[in-house]
Formats: sequence, structure tokens, C-alpha cells
Amino acid sequence: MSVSIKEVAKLAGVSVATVSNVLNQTKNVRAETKSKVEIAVSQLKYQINPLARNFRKGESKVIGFVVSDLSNYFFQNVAIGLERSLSNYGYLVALMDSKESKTLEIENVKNLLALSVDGLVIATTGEDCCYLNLILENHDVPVVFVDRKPFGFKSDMVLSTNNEGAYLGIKHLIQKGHEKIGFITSRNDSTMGERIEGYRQAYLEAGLQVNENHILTGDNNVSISQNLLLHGIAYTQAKRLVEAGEVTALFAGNNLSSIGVYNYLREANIKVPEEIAFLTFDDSFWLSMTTPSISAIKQDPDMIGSVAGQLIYERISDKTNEQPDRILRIPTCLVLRSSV
Amino acid sequence: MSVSIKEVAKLAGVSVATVSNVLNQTKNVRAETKSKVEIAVSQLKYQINPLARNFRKGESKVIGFVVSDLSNYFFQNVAIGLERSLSNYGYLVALMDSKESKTLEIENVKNLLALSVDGLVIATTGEDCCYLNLILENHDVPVVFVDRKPFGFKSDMVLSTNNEGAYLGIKHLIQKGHEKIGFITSRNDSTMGERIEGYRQAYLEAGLQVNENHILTGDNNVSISQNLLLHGIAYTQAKRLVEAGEVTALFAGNNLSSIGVYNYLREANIKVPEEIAFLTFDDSFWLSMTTPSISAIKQDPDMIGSVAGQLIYERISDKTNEQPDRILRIPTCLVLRSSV
DNA sequence: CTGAAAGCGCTTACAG
DNA sequence: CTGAAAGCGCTTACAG
Repeated sequence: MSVSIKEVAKLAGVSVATVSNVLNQTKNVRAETKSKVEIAVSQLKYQINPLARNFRKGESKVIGFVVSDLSNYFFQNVAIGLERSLSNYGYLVALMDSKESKTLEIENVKNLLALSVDGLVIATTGEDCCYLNLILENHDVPVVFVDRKPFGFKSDMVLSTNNEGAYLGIKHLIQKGHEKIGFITSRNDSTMGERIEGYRQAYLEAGLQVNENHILTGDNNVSISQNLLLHGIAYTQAKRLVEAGEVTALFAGNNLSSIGVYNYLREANIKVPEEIAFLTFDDSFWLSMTTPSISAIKQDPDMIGSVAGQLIYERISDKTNEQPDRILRIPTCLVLRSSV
Repeated sequence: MSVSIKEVAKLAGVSVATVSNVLNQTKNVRAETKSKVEIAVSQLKYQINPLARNFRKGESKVIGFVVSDLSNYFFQNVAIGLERSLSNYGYLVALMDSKESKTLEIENVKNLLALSVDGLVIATTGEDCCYLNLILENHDVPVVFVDRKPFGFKSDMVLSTNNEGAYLGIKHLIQKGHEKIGFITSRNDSTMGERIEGYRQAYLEAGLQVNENHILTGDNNVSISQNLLLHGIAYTQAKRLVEAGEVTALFAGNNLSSIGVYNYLREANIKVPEEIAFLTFDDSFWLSMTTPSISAIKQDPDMIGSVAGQLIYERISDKTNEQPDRILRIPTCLVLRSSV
């Protein structure tokens, strides 16, 4: 239906090889020949057939982004950064939502491979990613992990400075006079491990003893953001800690937990920050619209996505690249509002 | 590097045509022959080369989703529904963010076409979509519009029941005794036109006279959700209306406006709903976390996305389908909280 | 600097 | 029911 390179060659009176060479600037072509080709191209309104080229070059120009939970705004912003960065290089990003299900995640990776993506960016649902070794065995497809650190599979990763961020937040709470700070999170993975490490460091530095009962992690049986029970496990944890009079401040380990904690504080009519101070990891616009507005450790998901895009592009462009796997950390910072 | 259909044919002792036929179930193959092929396939761990197949069949199995503003959670949820629906049919969805820029939108469509998508779902930045006629001239690529109604280009659309939703909300306000309701929106397009129409209908039905000064639309010079000035035009509009003592209730025409209106009410320390009642079009989880929680006309962006996926799939599967363009409406409903 | 030709891995009339 | 063969539209050694 559409015009092919052959017809361009015929009209221009040259070979298809020459047409291809001017189109792709793969070889030097005499100016005169070149212009003949260009005229033919524009006369015929020729457009290269990307399907044929992809086939020939063995690439699809699409990168798959497998997201643990697409209804979580954190990952949505990662997607935004990823798309912007990759579109610079002429790549499309195809989204796959795993809805916090490992089974679906594996399914998604398989489907992406079956449609032959050139690379994979994964925010994994669970940390065990052994399955990838088998699935990727016969595929030369680079992988970059974002936000969550996998085990059982080697690849580049882009993560937040979880440790430093939490350290910063806890340190601030301590400076405000808090010595009993509850750390509440709905997950229990290496990311949370890093944040808890930051908590410990701040305590250590201040010469305070960590009370292990103040660190409450979830069971990893997480529901997706969209279906979030507004109370959930973080709600219960906050309630327990506060009612027992155990703490003077609450630190939510991630954005989902912050919702549960906030809802408890609000429903229990607790004065924030007077009675209980509140700080959360992961910023969002709604934190400035609550009463009181909520202070947060701000991550940069957009940057995480765009850096992941660069990494995957590097790996694709330079397949011989034998450089070891990298872990890149994207800075976090403290955004102060009224809850601390 | 990987094994091809030829090698399978050789090992099975049949022709490549036969292998292809059992793989795709395109023809009846004798059971015995079939099993020979299947054994060879599994022995060689053969996997079809999707690039070759796509090339041969003239399809890419990817649908482009061009989003006016990917940082707006409304469209993120459309993307979720779209991905789920299309992945059922074996299609990938590639995201492109237009950041409310028409130029970027056109760029995105071109890039998508240059990478040869099989279909286009568009949430357009501006209503004038004439440019598509030219760009799509030589492409047999079906288009479905979501959320915003274009002009200058004919295609299927999936929209919310804007008129009915606004009608429902305004009617509720009127029942609560409000007769002077401000309609505030940061945009001025056909979607807002439909919502304003609902406003008028509710007034008409109640035998009330519409005061045109109470309907304040934006200049369409919208910034993206992410960069949202928390005050913005809706903030100013709300302030004007309330300070003039013009209204007893405020209706925000979309989610971006609701942020501006809410921020004004909060900063001005206005008691909601006692002094001013507040209702917004478009629901979100944060509306239940403010004080007071905010009532909303709930749309179903996920459904909009998934229906759009079905429509585009239909158009792709049945190219001869000469059925006229459809406008599908997804229902909205009233979610009551404390602000009315 | 240019061209003739092979070939990427499939699918699909066509013939038998 | 099966196979031989053409061909999709490119890119890329290779030869000149």
C-alpha cells in the first residue's frame, strides 16, 4: 500500500543500497546522488517502514516498564521520567502493571519478551528475582531495577538514598526533642531495611537507645495503592503505639503507610504536632493540603525514571560493555511543613 | 543467534509452512505431523521471532497512548485501564506525555507513527485536532479519543457523562438550599461546556435563574498537574466570588480547579460547609483526607481506559468495519463526604 | 562512490 | 494434508 525503498531507487535512478545509505547516513554519498535521492523521497512522500527496519536490525525500539503497582503515584512519576528520557533516544516505553502480584509480574515480563522489547525496567513486587535468569536466558535484553533492590539476579539499579533520607528525617525529629519515635511501614524489604538503618544511625549519633518495639514493619502482604484500605496495617500500628503512650512522634516509612498513620491521627483527634509529631518518607501534593500539612522526605521518582532510561540506553547501545552492575542513588531531601 | 523456524522444520522433517501452520493453527495439520513439530519445537526451545512476524503481518502490536498531562492522576488511571484491557488482546501500550503542549502532542503522534504503532489513543491537549488528518493520511491507524472531545477529526471517543454528573452535583446543592452556586474551572473546552450545561439544567429544573457571573471558566492556558501552582486561577476565582458575597456554594469543574478552590477556602479560614459548601467534579483519594473531606462527582477513568482499549481493538481487528464513529459515555456518580 | 545480491525469519497463496 | 517458493522491505557485506 505504501511506497518502498525500491520505488525511490527507481525514480532516483540509483540502487536501493544508495537510498538506504543516504537515508541512514551510513556511508558517504556524492552530493549530487544524494540530492537525487532526496528529491525522489520527497516526491513519493516516502517513509521508511519501521517494521522492516526493526526486523532487519533485530530491535523493536520499545522498552518495557514492569511496575509493581501502577496506581501508586510514586511509580507513575517514575514512568514520566522514564518516558521522557527514553523518547530522547527514540524508544517507546510500554507499561505493564503487576498489581503487587509476583505471578502477574512474571507474566508481564514474558509477554514483553514475547513482543520482543529491547530492554526491561522493573519495579519488582518482591525481591526474589531468580525467575529472570531462566526467562532471560536466550534473550539479550538488559534490565534495570528501580526503587526496589532485587536479589537472585544481577543488573543495574536506580534507588533513592533511603538510608540518608530516613537519617535526615529522624535527626530532625530528635533535634525537635523527640526521643521516642515510632517507625511504621506496611512493607518489609531491603528498601525499608535501609530506611530503618537511617533511623538507627540518627539514634546512635544522638546517643539514644533504639527501642525495637518502636519499629513496626508490615508483612509484605501489601495491597495495591488503588485498593488501599484507608486504615490498613499502618493505621493499626500507629494506634497501638500512640495508645500505649509509647511514642511522641511517628515516622511513616513510605507513602502508603503515611495514609494509614495520618488517618489514625485524624480520626483519633490527636493534635499534630503538639501531641504527636508526624513525618513521612515520600512526598506528594496532598501532603500540603491536609490539616496540618505534613512534612516529608522527598524522593525524586521522575529522576529515578530518567536515570533508569539512560542506563538502559547505555546497555543497549553498547552490548559489549562489560562494565559491572551499578547501583545509582538518587538524592532525597527534607520538606518541612507543619506536622513536625 | 537464536533458532529459526527452518531448523525446527529440518529437525521435524517437515516444511517450514507446516511448522508455521501448527504454530499459528492456521491450517489443519495431521495429528502425527503436528506432534513431530511440537517435539522439535520443545527440543530446540524454539521461540517465534516476533520482529519477523510483525514485519510479515504488517503490525507492531503496540498501541500509543498520547496523554495531555501524565502527571494528572485522572489520566494515570485511564492508562491503567487501557493497559489492562489491551494486554488481554496481546497489545502493548506505549505512553507519551504531551505536558499540555499541542506541539509536543503532534511530535508524540509523529514519533509513535514513525515507530509504527497499530493504533492511537489520545487525550488531546487542545480540541482542534485537524493536524491528524494530514499526519494519518498514509497510515491505516485507528484512533480513539478519551476524556476530551476533539474537533476537526472524526473518530471514536470515550467520555464521562459530564452533563449528567454536573447536573447531579448541582441538583444536590440546590436541594441543600443553595441558590447561588459558583462554577469554577481552570479550563474552557467542550467538556467544561457539557458540565456547565448540567449546571444550567439543574437550575432550570429548580426554577432558578442562572447568574452568568457565577460561571467562571479559565483561559485554557493550563499548566500541567505536576507544576500546579497550588493557588492558580481557580484560587483567584473562588476568592473573588466568595469575597464579593456572591455565592453560598462552590462547584469545581475539574480536579485541578478543586485544588485551587480548596486552598483558597482553607487559607481564608472559611468554614466548609457552614459558610460555603464545596463540591468538585472528579474524585481522588486525597479528597477524603482533607478537613473537611470533600464531596465529589466521581468519574471512572479506569473504565474509560479499558473501554477505549476495546474500541481500538475492534477497529484494528476489523479494518473493513465501516460502522460510524461512536461516542461512548462512562457514568459518573455523586460521592458524598462532609463538604456539602 | 555505487550497485548487485544475499538474507533477516516469517506467512501465505498456490500446486499437488 | 503437505511442501516448494515467493516475497514482505529493509540493511549490509562484498565487489568493482
